[in-house]
Amino acid sequence: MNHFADIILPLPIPTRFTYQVLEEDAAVLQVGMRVAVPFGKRKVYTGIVAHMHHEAPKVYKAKLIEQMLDEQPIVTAIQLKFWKWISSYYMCTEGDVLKAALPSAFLLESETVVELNNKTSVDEDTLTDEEYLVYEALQRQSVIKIKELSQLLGKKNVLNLLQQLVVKEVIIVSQELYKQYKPKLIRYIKLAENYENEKELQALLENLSRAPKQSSVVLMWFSLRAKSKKPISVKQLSKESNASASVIKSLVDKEILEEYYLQEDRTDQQKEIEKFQINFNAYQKQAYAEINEHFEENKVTLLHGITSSGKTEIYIQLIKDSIAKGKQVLYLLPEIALTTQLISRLQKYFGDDVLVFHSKYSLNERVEVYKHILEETRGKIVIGARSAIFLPFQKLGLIIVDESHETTFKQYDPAPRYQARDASVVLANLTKANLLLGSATPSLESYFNAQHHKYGLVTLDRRYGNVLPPEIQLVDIKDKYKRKLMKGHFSDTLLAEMKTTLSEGKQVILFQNRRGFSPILECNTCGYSPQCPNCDVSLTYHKQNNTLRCHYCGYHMAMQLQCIACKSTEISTKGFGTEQIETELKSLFPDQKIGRMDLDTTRGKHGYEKIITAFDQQEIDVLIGTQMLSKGLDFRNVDLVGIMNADSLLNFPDFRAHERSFHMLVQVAGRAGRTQQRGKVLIQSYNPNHQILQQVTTNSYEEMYNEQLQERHNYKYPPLYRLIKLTFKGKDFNGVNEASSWFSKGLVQGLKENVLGPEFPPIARIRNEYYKNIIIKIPPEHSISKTKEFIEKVQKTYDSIGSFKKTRMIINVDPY
DNA sequence: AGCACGCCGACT
DNA sequence: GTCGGCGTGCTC
Repeated sequence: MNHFADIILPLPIPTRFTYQVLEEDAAVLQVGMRVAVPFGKRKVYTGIVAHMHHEAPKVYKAKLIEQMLDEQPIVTAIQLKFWKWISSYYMCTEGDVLKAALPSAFLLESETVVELNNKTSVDEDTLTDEEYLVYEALQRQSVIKIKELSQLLGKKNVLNLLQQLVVKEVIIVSQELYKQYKPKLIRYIKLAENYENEKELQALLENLSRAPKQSSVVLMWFSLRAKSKKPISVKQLSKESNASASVIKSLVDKEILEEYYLQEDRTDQQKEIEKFQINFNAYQKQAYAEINEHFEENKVTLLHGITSSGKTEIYIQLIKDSIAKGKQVLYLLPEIALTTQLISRLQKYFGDDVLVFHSKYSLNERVEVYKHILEETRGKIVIGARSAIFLPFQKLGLIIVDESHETTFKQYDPAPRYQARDASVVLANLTKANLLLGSATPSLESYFNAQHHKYGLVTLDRRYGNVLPPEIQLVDIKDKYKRKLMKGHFSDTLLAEMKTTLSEGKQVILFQNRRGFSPILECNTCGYSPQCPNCDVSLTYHKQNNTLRCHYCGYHMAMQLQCIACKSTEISTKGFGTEQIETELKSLFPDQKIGRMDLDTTRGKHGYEKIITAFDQQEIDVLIGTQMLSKGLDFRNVDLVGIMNADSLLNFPDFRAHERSFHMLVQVAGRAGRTQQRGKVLIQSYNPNHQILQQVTTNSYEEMYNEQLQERHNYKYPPLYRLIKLTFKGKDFNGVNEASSWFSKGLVQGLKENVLGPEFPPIARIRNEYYKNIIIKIPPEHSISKTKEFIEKVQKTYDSIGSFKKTRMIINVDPY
């Protein structure tokens, strides 16, 4: 009987591909395994077996699977179902999901490599200059990749040249599958076997008496050996004996010492576990019981608990319960919050059962985490960012989505543009796990679902240990400017509070939602401000390296001393960012240590941690930061939080701007006074009467919710209406216009007034590409899947029109 | 997404 | 006349 397998390939092509399976392979091959398959004329891709059957394809001859790459499936049946759901809900291909779901080290890809054809001798005179270059390079290096060759020759198209060389029988071209995952090997040292007996050893030490360095290394090896039975690594030996690598090397060369390698698990932490007992207060006890009631009914539950109300203790208890039942736990957090205290706290309780998974981990680390979960060797608890929902859980019992209002749970680019919080609901369904969404300020969507009894709702509105919520005060800076009470961007009120707080030895956090020094440089004579040549934005001034930078494409130029347009030297700055606050602060408080936390200061794997630790240990008195500060950080000694300017948040051109401002302000305010003393929050604004600011001061989530929901209702926005955004993008301005207009006309035929645009976004050009958006609003009574089907129908016609090829269309379901 | 095939301008 | 530019279409 003939066997066939439908394969998902990591490509943005909407179909699966059918390959033939050899009779002898059919018994071993299973759904969920990786296979290497030939694709097109020369490529080989890694794909996943999604389905096996006996129906030969009718219109083409299926190719054979080249190689099976696994002995056991690495993708579970549940994952395949989940991928299918993601691809259909978020309107992308299964290949897109595959790429996001598997650590890229799992996906070997073929690469064309060039080797010398050793069978024939080469007459160098028959070669052109470029051909000779390739030939010469191959003398030095036995295999060369195509990419390296095009770099070497400094041109794009090297295939023709290689073709010539193949004809001349100088080289052979082949496909190399390269394996990306490498286990981490540690080099260890042991004494060569023949020195094990006493006599030989004596002779050896005498022998080495004229090489004191070497003999001390050997002695050190013995003393380390005596201390513990653990293998001794080269690194350790070199450090302890203070000997260089060359000393050890010469001992190895003399065959006195032997090297050997052991594989190390990158996920090892080796932390001590603490015995713990959770002591709930009455409110937590109540909330815990309510959550379990909802879980009994298999309901998704929203935990609305204000900052410092002790949500984490409840999570920990639920995790403990779940593990006791032999289940796995997934704890999702926004990316930013991941490097913080929470992980070490959980590790303290659960030790090696905790695995961490997020994008700053290396490819190899991610493979190891994936395998641990698949094989259930480790990782009963996984803490991860949104992509952790793709891990191969076999028996998931509980998913916690912490800070669930965070918009970073939505992937923006590339596809799949999924919302991890929403996808979790489906994942929980597929795995029969319970799902808890936690937040101090739930998103309107989640709260809406809770109000309509789709989700269970549990509220915690008391701070743990009865700490009072911080006192929030609004400062009218319009009035302060009028009365000349401002020093730079600081009002007298804020300065006075800062002085008091600092004199008490407490710390201060200042929040400014904009990095850089001051966004815009403007000429006082002609009004010109320098623009990015690739994007439709003004350049931002960064004082640190005295440059003007574009935050969209990374373009930068030296700071100009005179106006580029009129040569005037009268240049002033408009607006302000974290850097400028830092500068002002340094002159206002010369004796205090000031730290800054934004994208520019937190680059690298340990960027955040360094600053957070420094602040935690009170090496920094005043910390200035962007929105990063609002993410689940817990500082004990902060008494004052200052928001430099709330207006820039509120005036953002987006229907969620008000909701988002509320989240952010409440979250930032929550950083103040987390211990006994009551904290204080000062919000500077030109418009202190704004309803959102009033609601923040009085902590009126309900009021905010009702008011915002009314607005969403009036203007037809989520959670009542659903949105799908189509983005058209291309280098040709007219092409983008024509393509988007055509598409919009096509949509209007079926969706009528629910199609908006096409319209240019606020920044219509980025990296020399033009953008135009169409928004589709889906009324509550309409079917979402029917609407998507219709969009796909229009898209099919669109794709068949050649002149639209140069414009790319991106679909974003539930955009943020 | 790649990559090959195919059609037009700037060079020997 | 060829080389190499990129527009078009296919990949099991």
